[in-house]
Amino acid sequence: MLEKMTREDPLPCVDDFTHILEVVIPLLVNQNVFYKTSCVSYIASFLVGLVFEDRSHEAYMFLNKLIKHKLYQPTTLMYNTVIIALCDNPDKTMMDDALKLYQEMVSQPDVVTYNSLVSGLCKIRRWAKAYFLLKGLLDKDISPDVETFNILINTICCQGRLQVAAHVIYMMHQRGISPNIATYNSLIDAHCVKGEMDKARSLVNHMVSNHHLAPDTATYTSLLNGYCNDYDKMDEANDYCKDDNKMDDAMLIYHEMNEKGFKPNCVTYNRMIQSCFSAERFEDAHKLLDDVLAQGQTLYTNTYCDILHDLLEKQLLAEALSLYDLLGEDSKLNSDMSVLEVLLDGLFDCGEHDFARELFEGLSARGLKPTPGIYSSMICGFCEEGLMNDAKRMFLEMEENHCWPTTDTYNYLVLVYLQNKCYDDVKVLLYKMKRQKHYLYKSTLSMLRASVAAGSLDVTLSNLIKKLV
DNA sequence: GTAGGGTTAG
Repeated sequence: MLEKMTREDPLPCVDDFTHILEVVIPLLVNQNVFYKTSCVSYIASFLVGLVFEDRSHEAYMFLNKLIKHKLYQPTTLMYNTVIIALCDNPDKTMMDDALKLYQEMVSQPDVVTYNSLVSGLCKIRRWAKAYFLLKGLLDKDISPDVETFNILINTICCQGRLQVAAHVIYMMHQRGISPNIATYNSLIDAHCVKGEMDKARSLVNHMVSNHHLAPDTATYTSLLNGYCNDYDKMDEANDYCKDDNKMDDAMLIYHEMNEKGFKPNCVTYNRMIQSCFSAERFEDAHKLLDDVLAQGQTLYTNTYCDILHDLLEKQLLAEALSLYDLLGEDSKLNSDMSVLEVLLDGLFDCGEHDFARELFEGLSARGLKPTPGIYSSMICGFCEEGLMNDAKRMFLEMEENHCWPTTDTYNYLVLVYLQNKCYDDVKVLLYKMKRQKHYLYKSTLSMLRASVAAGSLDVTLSNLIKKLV
């Protein structure tokens, strides 16, 4: 049987466990010393094999059977193998299995057992239980190691309690345990999230000079996010003049990490590019974008929409269009309806309704079918330019293409038609609304009632209006 | 000698 189990062979399935449990294990247990030793390694490697094949639950079942049938008293190593596997998977039931295993352990849990359980619990945010276990570790006089502290510090940092984290660092120091890069990264990240960039930078310096630890991708990523966040926050604070130095800092970090062979990930690239466009640092934005495209990646749709919206809102038409051209008309991004919607809205905002019309009319040639959102952008755009005939034509085309207007569009049109004294059109709209089971918003309703009261709308419409509430 | 360790942000 032992010979049969080579690394290349797949492990037996659950049904075959019976044979191993009832025949192989008792055989090994009852043999001489040599076989007893191989029994330990047999079970241990069997468990490792199951875990390696992503069959952690089976490993758990197997270990349980060994215990329940009193076939073999598992060692701490065996328990840890299974507990680690169960905790790695941030799944509630698996975590419960791990805890159950721990509670019923017949051997002494060690620091590995505790670290796995605590980190698993922190991942599913069961802080209280994690704390309780950590306390148990100290009570049982098991020495915590760097990893124990890292789990603790990371958890505390995620909650933003940096004072507490500093205290834990002190405790760590008292026990003669040196922080590693993961310890520092947790702290640096937490400061960056809070926008405390000076503190983050001084931690980086401290880490380099006192512990000879070099910043890694995670360190740089935290710094980049921190500077971009900092920059974006200024927008929320409605500062009339944004401080571009923040983006200078971000770009310096970016160059430094590039020199060391690190690259930001997709999320960070997107964020940086958006901040650069927002800071009107177009050269930097394009440099970053080229980098992303060279990696075979592209912008997130949401980021792209935000950038286009921002540029067009600032009337930076040329920049928006050069970005659109760079990504290519046939690209997936430029064929996305939410992108096109933003673009159309922006073009109208910039007074470029001919351009918007051209873009819209080119859609079918590109094999793209306008959505209700696209139509409503066109309709709103035309209305705002006072091009009522174009708006009405667009509305009809929308219906002909079986693209049904939303309640929003209907309400919007009713208001615009009222403002433009197109009373016959209002009447038609109201009938359509009733047929398609749409309703009137409060604001639309009061405008309609006012028009009826003023005599501009037929009193006979009152009944219909009532039904649309 | 045997195990784990570094998350996540659109």
